[in-house]
Amino acid sequence: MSYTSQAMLNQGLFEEQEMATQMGFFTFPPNLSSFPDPLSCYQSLNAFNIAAASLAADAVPNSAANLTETLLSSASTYQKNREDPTSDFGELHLLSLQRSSANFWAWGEANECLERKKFGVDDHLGVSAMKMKRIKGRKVREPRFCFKTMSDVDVLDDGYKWRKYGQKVVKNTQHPRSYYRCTQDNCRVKKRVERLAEDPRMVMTTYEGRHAHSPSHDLDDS
DNA sequence: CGAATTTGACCGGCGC
DNA sequence: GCGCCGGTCAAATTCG
Repeated sequence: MSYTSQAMLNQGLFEEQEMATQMGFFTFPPNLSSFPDPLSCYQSLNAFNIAAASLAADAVPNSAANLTETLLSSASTYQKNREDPTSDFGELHLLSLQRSSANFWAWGEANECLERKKFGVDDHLGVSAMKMKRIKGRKVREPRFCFKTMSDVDVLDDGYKWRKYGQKVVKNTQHPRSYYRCTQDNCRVKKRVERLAEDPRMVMTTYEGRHAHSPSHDLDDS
């Protein structure tokens, strides 16, 4: 049984109006299609997240060209699929980020949209809306990436070290949401973990920001 | 005893 | 402007 995992990315720091055109769909690494176990899936996703994060032009100008090319080509593929009525991707333009005057999570929309397309339940991926920041008076967003995974463990090992800094129960959920920050200095990446109310076997993991370092180096290098 | 977690307070954005 | 709600802070507490 084959399935398609998709992730939608954004470039992180860009103006709101440009968001729609700069977003694209990336088909997920093929090795995920076997979906061997939640952990390796999780790690692959996280690695992907890092690649996505590096798309921010202001973060890595050196490699931006290559990554931008990838992004644009994916966006073009997405566009084609969208115009093709037989394509499964046709209506997967989810996340009306343009009208995101609100500072809220859109993964509700993402889930809704994905489930409407009748994807499997184990391998959903989606990207949420992002919190707005103001830089030079312009509204920009931090890159975020979220997905859900079938797992008994709430916090899966992704090669980074995390310190918990908060926990909150959110409305209409019976499971608390946990907030973590990357322990590395000068790295402001955050992640949150939440067990889904509709299916407690699943864990939603969200990353926000870009790591300023490589994973699994708990000791400082050079 | 220092580090990590817990947990209620605090705060700012958004809707009414 | 006020209150709700989600996110963060930080003091207390637990952990190793």
